[in-house]
Amino acid sequence: MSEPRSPITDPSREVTLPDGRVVSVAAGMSALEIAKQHELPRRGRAIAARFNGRAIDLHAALPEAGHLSLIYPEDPDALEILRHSTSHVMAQAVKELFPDTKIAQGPAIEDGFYYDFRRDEPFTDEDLEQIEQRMREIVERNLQIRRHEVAKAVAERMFEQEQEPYKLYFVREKSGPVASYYEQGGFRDFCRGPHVPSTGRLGAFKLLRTAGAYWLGSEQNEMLWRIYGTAFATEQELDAYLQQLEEARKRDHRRLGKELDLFSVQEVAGSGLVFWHPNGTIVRHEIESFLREELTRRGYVFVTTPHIARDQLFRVSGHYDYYRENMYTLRTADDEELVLKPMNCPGHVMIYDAGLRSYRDLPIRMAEYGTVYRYERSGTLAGLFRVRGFTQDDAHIFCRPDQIVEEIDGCLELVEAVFRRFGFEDFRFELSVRDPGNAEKYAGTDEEWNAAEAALVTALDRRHLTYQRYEGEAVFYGPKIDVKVVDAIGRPWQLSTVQFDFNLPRRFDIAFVDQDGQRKQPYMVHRAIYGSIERFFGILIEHFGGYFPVWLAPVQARVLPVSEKVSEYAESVLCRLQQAGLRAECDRSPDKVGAKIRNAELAKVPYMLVVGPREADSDAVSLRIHQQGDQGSVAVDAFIERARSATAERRLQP
RNA sequence: GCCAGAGUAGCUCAGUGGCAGAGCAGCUGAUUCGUAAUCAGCAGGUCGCGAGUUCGACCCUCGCCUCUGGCUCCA
Repeated sequence: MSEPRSPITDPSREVTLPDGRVVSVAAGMSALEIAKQHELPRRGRAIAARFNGRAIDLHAALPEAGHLSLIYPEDPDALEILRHSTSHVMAQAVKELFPDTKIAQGPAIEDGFYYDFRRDEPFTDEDLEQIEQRMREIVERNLQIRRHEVAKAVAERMFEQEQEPYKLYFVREKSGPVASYYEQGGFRDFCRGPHVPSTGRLGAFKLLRTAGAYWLGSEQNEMLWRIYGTAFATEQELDAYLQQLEEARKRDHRRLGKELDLFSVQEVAGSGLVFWHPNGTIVRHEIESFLREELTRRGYVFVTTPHIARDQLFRVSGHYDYYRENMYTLRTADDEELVLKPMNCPGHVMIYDAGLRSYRDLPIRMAEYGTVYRYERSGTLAGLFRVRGFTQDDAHIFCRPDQIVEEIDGCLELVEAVFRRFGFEDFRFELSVRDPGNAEKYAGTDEEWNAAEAALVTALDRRHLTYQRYEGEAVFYGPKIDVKVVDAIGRPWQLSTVQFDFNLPRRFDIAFVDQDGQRKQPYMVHRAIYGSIERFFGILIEHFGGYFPVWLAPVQARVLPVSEKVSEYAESVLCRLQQAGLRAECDRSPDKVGAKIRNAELAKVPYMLVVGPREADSDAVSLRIHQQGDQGSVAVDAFIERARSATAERRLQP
């Protein structure tokens, strides 16, 4: 019988280097030592190593044979390490400046890092500056960051002595028999790592804001103070990120919504309820008309359902039990309870069920711009992105089992066709399927789920779409595909969703009569393209930065007379534009052209038509396009043709 | 809901325990002008709402409303 291999009996191991060399190294040698010995290129710049696919410290000894490579600051997975280490430096700075502070946790997150602290006073902006300053000093000190591994009990004693109750909690809850902690200049943090080898390797960082955060994210727990920051490999990347934040701020739909007079939210009326001004309403109508045309072309039918209904409807659907906290209810004079609809699905099922359906009637693609009201907690409301009253471009497809692939395919085709028209090119598809280990929590039979999941996959494959698959992420009533769309400044937004629903057909016991005369249950697919019109409108404002394409622009053209001497001609041009169906207006102010142009540019009007005596003599306009400038003289009819086609074809460019 | 910050003219924002301020927008007048701001004058306010402290509160205290950023993405 052979002994299990141990470092003593097996003092060396084979390691494959990035250049393909296979070398034998002594047990206990660290990644950095191996890199030095075998003269790996740029080893001085490396911040960590990757061993058998896992990121490890440069000082970590290799536990077994395998593949070793170095991680450089510019590598994609370096960012997480840089940010995590920067968060430790921030915690050290806070402990140095405010020794009574207790540290909780400080991970790297999507675009930066945070650290949660407990202390009596909140952090002020001045504190933040001071902390950042101290962090730079710690970087300057270039402290060694070292990993230590100790028995769990030792770690517990250590954090107990340091009076760090949150760290103690993590050691107790999360540590195996061996706990790892990191130490730099006397600052210790229970942490998995990996980290950069010394604080001097950090530098391009900035603290961004403070926030309250519940301990472990639970409202039952005390609130800690969180500091958010971000870090990058280089100052240039940090600057670029900060500039991107600035760009996003300039495009903020709340700001542009006010500047362009698109919508408002009124304090007296209540929060989360949107008032659409004339300009915003034009854009909204155009967005809706466009999709309505696309749906009509694809065989959808339109319905309209009531905003309120007896509680009974939502008891049958199950919403009354599962969705109650979000529902508004009303009580009538004769003590009847009515519910303000939070979803359109039950209404559509009502219409489906209003008659006997034959297999020949299917599929039925039933669409509605359905306005729903949902109570959302005040703290979650945000501009148009999260509101309490909103309109869904909702549709439900009722179909036979043999039609599901075709229907899903149709939904995916529609998604791309619609968003490409707005200039979105980058889509991310996410497939959520059930957790096979937890079958009892789902509505619907195995057979139904298998067919539905297969249909989603088949449709995705047929359209050659790449997608992420999420096991166990499906909601209880059916599998789904969510679609994220990336906007002009690279931000992904979850918009469309295509979901099977095995719950409602059963609850309402809807059916169709099949070829064989049997009553059978149809498949029901819930799908939305824009999702919420309000939210999508907000996204569009930010996507275009307020510069709507001609077909969406509230005012498409503004006539700018050079002086009152040509006001008669200006009015005649305006009249012809309006007769041609264009949304146009005339600047009748006594301003000079320069001012008129400036005002039109600020109002983001796509076409500016400067008219003076020269144009009046030649039945022309001098065309200026926003953000582009003077385009020269154009005959009025030619301009009208151009503007009409840009509108009719829904072109992105004026 | 909870934490922090904020709320002053239509908009963007100064300001102080003792008469409320600017720029832009608006109105009036002059200017009639060629591709991102013509000049002058006038008007504009329950300083988010409600209490309290004070001789006196926009300012200090408390409550409420609204907005903004957040509220477990490996210890």
